[in-house]
Amino acid sequence: MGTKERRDREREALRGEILTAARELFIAEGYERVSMRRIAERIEYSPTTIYLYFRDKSEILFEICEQTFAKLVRALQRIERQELDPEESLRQGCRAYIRFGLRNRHQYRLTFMVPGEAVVEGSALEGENRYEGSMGERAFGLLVSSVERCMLAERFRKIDLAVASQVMWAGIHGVTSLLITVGEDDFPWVERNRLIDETIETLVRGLKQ
Amino acid sequence: MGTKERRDREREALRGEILTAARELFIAEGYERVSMRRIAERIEYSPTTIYLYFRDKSEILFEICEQTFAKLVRALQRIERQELDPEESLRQGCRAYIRFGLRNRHQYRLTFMVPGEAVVEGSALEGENRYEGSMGERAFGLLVSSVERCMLAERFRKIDLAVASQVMWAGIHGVTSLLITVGEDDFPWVERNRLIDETIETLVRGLKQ
DNA sequence: TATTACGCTTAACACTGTAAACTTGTTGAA
DNA sequence: TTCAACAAGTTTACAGTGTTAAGCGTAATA
Repeated sequence: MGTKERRDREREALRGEILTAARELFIAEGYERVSMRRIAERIEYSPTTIYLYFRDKSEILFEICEQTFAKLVRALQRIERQELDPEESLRQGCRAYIRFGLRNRHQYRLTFMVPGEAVVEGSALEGENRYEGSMGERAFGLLVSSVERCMLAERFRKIDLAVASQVMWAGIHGVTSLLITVGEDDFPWVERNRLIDETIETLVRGLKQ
Repeated sequence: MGTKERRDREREALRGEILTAARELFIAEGYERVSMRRIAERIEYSPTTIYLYFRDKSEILFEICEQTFAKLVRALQRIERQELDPEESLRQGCRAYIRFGLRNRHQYRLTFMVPGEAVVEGSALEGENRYEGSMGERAFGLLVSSVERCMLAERFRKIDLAVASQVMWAGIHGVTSLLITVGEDDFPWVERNRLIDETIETLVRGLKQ
């Protein structure tokens, strides 16, 4: 009979439409400034229809961020597969991470620059450990193994793997988030790529010897 | 006659009350979650009274942040006055900065982790370059001169002063902001002080040679 | 004492996210 | 063919937001 199948497809289709509409709006104007009513208007449904597909606003956001971070994971995996010199591989991974953050500033901001409670507060995702099993976790996992390869090749000084990875993350997150937050008009930045390269260079050198 | 003087004093007093009430609430619950009505309730005035003293909500925030960052500036000046070894002085300044950010997480977040437009959007401060002449600028200035002293003492490799300072800032901002955003429940952090020290160490080493 | 100015409040506007109740259309069984 | 069940979507409503405009009472001035 297949009527159930057709209905499921239709359901999935509308769900997808909501996600696309929301993503476009979020990217253009940022999560906080986009209302459920605006999303609904764009897909030509009533606002409450969205609640038949998502528990609340933050669930839409979460799903969009997961989709986006899946792209970062793929980019990092591509670099891993090239089997470059471990140090060079780490550098390239870092560059990819930063580039990713700057290209997807809204998603990056909402995943790593807003305290969990602030987005999720009172929402259905509350207390739900948004990290475990997420694309963010997988991306960090790839960073860890890249650092590990540097350590196995004896390129880095004797330092705990977890510590080194977290230092590395802090560093690249630092440039990324600062460049997202503080505009060129507000601060006399040096040339962007120079800052990025020199940050990566400093971090790698700092772990060396 | 002095009635004008008395009235000015009273005005200043109420303005101060608003600031204190707002600060306490912001620190306890975060800017976005505190409403003008709640601030008003606390000082036992009607919500609209606040608008006779501040242009809008974001102006209250701005003033509180300035007051807070003034404390950071003082802390950094205290370190500068100790005339330690330049490298050690830089390390201590970084530690002070990170500690400050973690102690004043809300103010730190709103100054450096939220894109200008997001807080200021449509507000009176729009397009008003919140950085120039701010306490944030002065704090960064102190970081620059600390890095400069390291370079004059020939401790650092040949690198542009602005670049080195911005790399340094990115690094310490990275730990600070990550620790603010990503809670211990969401991510398997290593021991906090170890991460902080090792980040500073890595950055300083990375600029050396 | 009459008038002006100040300080504050009330009422209202245009929004927000979301829950409950209701309508409509479709499906499968009696 | 009739009827009940179910699904999908809409209407209405609630409790809240930042902010503006108009009004009111009191205190200072002429």
